[in-house]
Amino acid sequence: MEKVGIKDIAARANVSTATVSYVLNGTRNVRPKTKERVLKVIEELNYRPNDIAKSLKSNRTNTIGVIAEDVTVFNVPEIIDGINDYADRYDMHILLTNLRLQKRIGYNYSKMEDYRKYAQDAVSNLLSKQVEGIIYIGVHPRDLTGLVNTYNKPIVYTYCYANDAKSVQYNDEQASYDAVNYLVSKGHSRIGVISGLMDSIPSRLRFNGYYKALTEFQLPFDPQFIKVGDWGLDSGYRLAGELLSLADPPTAILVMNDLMAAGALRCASEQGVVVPRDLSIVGFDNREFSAYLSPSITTVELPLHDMGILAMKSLASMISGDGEVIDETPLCRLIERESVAAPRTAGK
Amino acid sequence: MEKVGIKDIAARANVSTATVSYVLNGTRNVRPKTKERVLKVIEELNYRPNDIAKSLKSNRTNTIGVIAEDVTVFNVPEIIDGINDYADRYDMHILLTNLRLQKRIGYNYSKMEDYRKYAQDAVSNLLSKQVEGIIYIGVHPRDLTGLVNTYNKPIVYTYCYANDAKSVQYNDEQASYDAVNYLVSKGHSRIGVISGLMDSIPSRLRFNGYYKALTEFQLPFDPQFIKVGDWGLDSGYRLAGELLSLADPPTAILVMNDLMAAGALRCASEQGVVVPRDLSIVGFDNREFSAYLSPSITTVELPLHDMGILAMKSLASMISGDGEVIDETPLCRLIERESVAAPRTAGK
DNA sequence: CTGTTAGCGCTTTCAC
DNA sequence: GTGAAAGCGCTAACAG
Repeated sequence: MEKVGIKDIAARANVSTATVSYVLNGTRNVRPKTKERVLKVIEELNYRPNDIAKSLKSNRTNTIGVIAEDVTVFNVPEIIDGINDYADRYDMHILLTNLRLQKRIGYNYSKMEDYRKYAQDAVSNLLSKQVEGIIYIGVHPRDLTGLVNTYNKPIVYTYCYANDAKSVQYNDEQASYDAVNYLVSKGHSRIGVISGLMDSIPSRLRFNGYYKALTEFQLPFDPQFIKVGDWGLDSGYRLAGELLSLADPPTAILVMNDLMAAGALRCASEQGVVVPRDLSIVGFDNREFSAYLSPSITTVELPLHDMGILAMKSLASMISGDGEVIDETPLCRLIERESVAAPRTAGK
Repeated sequence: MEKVGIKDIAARANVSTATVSYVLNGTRNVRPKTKERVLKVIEELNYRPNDIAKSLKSNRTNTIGVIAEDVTVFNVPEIIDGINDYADRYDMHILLTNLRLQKRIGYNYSKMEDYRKYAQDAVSNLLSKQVEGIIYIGVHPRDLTGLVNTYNKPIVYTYCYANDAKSVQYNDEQASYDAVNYLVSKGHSRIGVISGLMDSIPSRLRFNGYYKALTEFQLPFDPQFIKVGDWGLDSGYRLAGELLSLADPPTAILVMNDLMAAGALRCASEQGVVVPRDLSIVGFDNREFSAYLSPSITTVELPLHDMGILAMKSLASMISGDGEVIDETPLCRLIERESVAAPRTAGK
């Protein structure tokens, strides 16, 4: 009873293997009577097609490779979920490679050459497995041009990019602009910013959005209001302290991630500055904890699920060669929670 | 230059395809000179082996299927990471199926029949793809006996189980016992518990551990100290309130997840009960936010990575048929943070 | 409407 | 040390 193949079905049903194949795939009309007989035997013998053989012949695997730099990094699972969301609808399968970047080399960029090797190996393995395309999910937005060679197989990057390939990003500048806009709508005009490291693309983009909004709403631009953190909670704590100790401190702070926002919150709390009454705070990322702090943090949620969907959609169209170009840049969404209110001394 | 195969290499190097195969796999000795020539041509033509063809012939895919009920559920990515950790070392590849349970049917158990269909389809697809085994990752520990039929392919369950198959679990009872032990070592004797829903296996196991520790240390067992929550933050808040309003309230509470612990924390804070001075709290899960609350929560971390490793290890040994039986039940680890201290009125 | 058959790209036995 | 050739389980001409 082991390993029943199309041939066994054919023999038992007194038809040719071709006919079995036809009823299996509906590739051609088969007399109902014959079809029924074949189906019955398939049932009896509990036959399951062998996709490997099928793939060898048809040159299609319906499988794509997904390379995740690190599946345990907070934003990554939701992107994968988006990829699945789209892939499921088209019966595409996913061969997952987890580079385990964080655990293998941490943030030690001197090991970057090792890393390139891992990445290229992953691509090569996937290619050997005949994937029809690859999606590469980074751990944060940065330029990965030249990291790997896919030998003309389509690849799309997301949550990172490469200049010589398709990538799916989200609109960071707009998100920041919208956040400031929201603060302005609440009556704020003295708006500080705690940025992430300045060599980071999101930091730059978010700063652009902040600056653009300031300009557009004709708000005062005070260099003292601009603080550069390192994404860590402690830096948010420290920089919020600096902001608060200004002679004329901001009434609101745009903080470029929830971790630093949590630090800012803690600092405010310790200084007796009550959020949001005395100070409004907006974070970024919608990290899980941002909903559980007191006050909960109003924050910008990244469109991760959509990025996954779009990455898969782009890849699918590249694979099918239908020429359709997916060119959306999904928007972030502001999650209103408790850390923002009108400034105490409203108006300007 | 497209699609170079073993045949092209053979022709260009003036050898047979067999020889090419031999140098590729080191299956047989080849004269160094010949070998070198073949290797050179492989390089020149930039040949990449086709694993599909290889698999068809060899009947091995080096691929296992991983079915995750939901990759976005907080504990799941780390389990996957563990699977990768082990799989990488043995050059095993992973075909990932994400059932998207949460998003598809939520907690609507009336749709359970639909769910079984999804699960069985996932298994069938994976089987067609000729995976050598399957790892099934649940979203929480529960009995899944009879959910799917793998037609004798090995399957191992983790973060859930089935009575008729191998599963990798962690030691919940011990974790709870250890947590109480820890509280006792700090001087507590009046220890309350806020449990999760009582139809949940972890709730039962953790309660067992709690009860066992109480018994063993001859601590008072007061039914009033036992509260049953629903895993949500609000229930933790409410039940901590009930505990605190007792005539003689506990000095420490074992809370069966971090979410309810966060609720308990909030309740204490609002009542002016300062944690950990007036009340110690231990949570479960080591959720991300538990480190960022003030005070941060001392909590029990689940050995998710190990579970992934062990699941993969078990599956690998089932596949190889080496008869080795992996029978470890990894332990949880208590993460000491700020929410526990000696009781104010130390001693008994 | 159905059957025969030539491969898909590789591994491996058997022969030299 | 090397080559010829038989398949692995399927699909899709091509021929009836």
